[in-house]
Amino acid sequence: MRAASLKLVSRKPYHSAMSTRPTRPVPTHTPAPATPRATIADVARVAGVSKATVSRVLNRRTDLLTPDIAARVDAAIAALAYVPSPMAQGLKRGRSRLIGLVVADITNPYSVAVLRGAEKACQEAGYLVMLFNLSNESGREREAIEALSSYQVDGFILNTLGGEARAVAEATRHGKPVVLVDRRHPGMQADFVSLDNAGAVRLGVEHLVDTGHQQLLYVTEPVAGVSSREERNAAFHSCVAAHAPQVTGHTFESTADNPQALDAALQTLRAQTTNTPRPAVLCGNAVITLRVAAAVARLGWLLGRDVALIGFDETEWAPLVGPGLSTLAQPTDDLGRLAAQCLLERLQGLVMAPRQILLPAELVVRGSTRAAG
Amino acid sequence: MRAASLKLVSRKPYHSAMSTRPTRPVPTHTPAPATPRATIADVARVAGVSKATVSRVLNRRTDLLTPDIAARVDAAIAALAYVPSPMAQGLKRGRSRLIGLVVADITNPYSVAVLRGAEKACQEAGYLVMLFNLSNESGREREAIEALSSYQVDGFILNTLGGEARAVAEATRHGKPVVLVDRRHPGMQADFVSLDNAGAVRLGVEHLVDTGHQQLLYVTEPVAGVSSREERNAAFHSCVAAHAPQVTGHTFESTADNPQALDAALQTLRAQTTNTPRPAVLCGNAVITLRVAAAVARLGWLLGRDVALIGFDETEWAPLVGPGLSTLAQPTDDLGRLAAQCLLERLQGLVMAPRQILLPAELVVRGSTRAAG
DNA sequence: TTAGACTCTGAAACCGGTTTCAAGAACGCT
DNA sequence: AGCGTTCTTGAAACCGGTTTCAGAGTCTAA
Repeated sequence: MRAASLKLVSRKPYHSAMSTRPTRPVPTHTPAPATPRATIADVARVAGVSKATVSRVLNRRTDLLTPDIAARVDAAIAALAYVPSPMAQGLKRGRSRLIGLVVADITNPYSVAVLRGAEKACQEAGYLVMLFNLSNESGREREAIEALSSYQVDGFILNTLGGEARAVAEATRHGKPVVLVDRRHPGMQADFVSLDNAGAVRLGVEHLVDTGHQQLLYVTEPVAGVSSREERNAAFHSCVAAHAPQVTGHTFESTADNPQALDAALQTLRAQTTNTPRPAVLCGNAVITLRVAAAVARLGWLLGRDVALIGFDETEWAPLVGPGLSTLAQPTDDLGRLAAQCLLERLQGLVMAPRQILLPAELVVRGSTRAAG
Repeated sequence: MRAASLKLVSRKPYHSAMSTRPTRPVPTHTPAPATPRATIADVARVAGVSKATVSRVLNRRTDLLTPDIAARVDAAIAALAYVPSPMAQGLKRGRSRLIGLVVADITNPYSVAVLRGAEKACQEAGYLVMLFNLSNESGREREAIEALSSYQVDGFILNTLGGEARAVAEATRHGKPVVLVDRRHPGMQADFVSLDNAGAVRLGVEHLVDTGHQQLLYVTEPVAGVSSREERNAAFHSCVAAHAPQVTGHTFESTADNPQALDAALQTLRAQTTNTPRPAVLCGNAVITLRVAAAVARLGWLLGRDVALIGFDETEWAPLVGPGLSTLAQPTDDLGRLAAQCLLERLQGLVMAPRQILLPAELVVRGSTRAAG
């Protein structure tokens, strides 16, 4: 209460001796009053019963108990504001009511949306989420799974990079259920929840063709063995082939460190389409959508006039850029929720062969593809 | 030593009446091979030493140990791929190497950015993050803190709604350190990490005034006792007052369910500014930025021509909308990282009075405010 | 009245670690 | 050789719960 009045604004951008090196800071005498948490033994003592009895009350085995005793225990629990320790419970039971969630890149809105849906479903079922963000570093998959599994999480939801298959297989080794999101791992005994990539791409290509576009470019992050990227790319070419020879399509792999290459690819595309109505670009994911939109702005092009564009993933800003950006919307929230539900079902003891759940994308048409011709 | 040879895996998965609804799914025979995790006792047996010795090796007290024994234990650990259980460790030590992170709304990019920075710093220090998302339901603050604290988290990072102060005070009751992010709680003994709200708003207002704008509108979510909103709103009016009477400013509170009111407010603003160069709008946060940008699009206005606009929070799409959107960029990543570092310092035993760390915003000038006149 | 069945409760073992404490070995010293 | 130190190690208690198992009561039937 007292200290609240002093207001110090650290001008120095905060010097920390924190990380890695254990620089022993002055361990002053701790001033905290620190009420320690009540334990089951405290409750037992206050209620005048044994720990076993308290445990039975906690676990709703009241059918075995005298109402009088149960009431006394309940009163003691309330009086002490006792909450059982899930760690201690987990130690004996082998279950922790914890779910490990590995996310490829928390910067990616897709990952966040999945996270959101999954966290919500877990919370509703009384599970808490332990989060591990890979920051796109595929080498850390094993590390993530080991860290999580050391905490005895009851199950995993993995939105991994797909780099190291064995690291992921590790997760199942102790018999913990696993749900894969977005990225497939061939030999894995695990449920799989994802967008129907082929269907989504088909939706986009058909829309472009229907609106009169014939020169298509598919821009993607390096396909490099990532299952979802492979599926989308393959679907693109198979759809284009279905409309050959009028319609042609190419793939361009874009990397973050070389935006000029993307500009050049777009200019080449446009140069080749003197006779046909207009070039069209389909993006492979949200990151690419942003990158292409930026490139279009750099080139001074107008969406829908100089180039048609379909973005992957519906973003809040899609309606705001130029005449509006057409998108293939993923039901991200549902994906996360379903992933969690799959896992929770298995945690309840349900046993069945690994499932695949594919959700459809929805095409949201806006100005960037509307005015064909 | 004798009993160690028989290895019994409990087939029956222990029926608990635990979870809300006991939907008894068919508990088919589990097909998983399920290698149980090695325990410290296993390591001890393989190495031919006692549990205590293994524990000493784990805790790097090798100075107390014969090199020969230490080597044997290390070999056993490697052979069994043994990883100690933090739950069991936490039970005895009272520390869990877990950090509880409460986030007001994971849909909000600000929350996510903080989450990202904090998660990274925690990970680097060997802590794992337990996440609780409030989904903007302020009633759940207490629930969140209780759930997290029952898992014996070592500390809290709270980006709460600020609704129920007592619920937050609960977090400190057991002597666990707490860091508040973005939302202040008056009487709390806790570190506080936030944007320098007053400085940020001043930066925005001065820029608008410098570029010749005199009729200013500040759009915010309902201020309603939320500390950061109050600070920003107060700073707005105090900055405007410093330029009175040439410059005038009003506040408009926008709610999600009534976008028409925002449209009307903008039109009123513009109607009042026949004589002055151009009306200008300053947004109170990222959600508002989006809402105002959408309203401007609905009205058919062009940013920078019909209205000047400064968004709060730098977003990836700010350069793409119209002539580019000027923004007040928060160092969100740093905020999360600093919050985690504050906490980690205290976890190392450092004791000091609660700090306030305020980080400056950066003004990013783009087309929406550039062409004054 | 007593045997048997059934109900309710508590003592103690257990989960997987850490930590205390004491025993035993090795060593130095007179 | 005898004694006191120091060093290394293991047995056992402990953390906070759950679960087994056995014992104490109660009730019914012979």
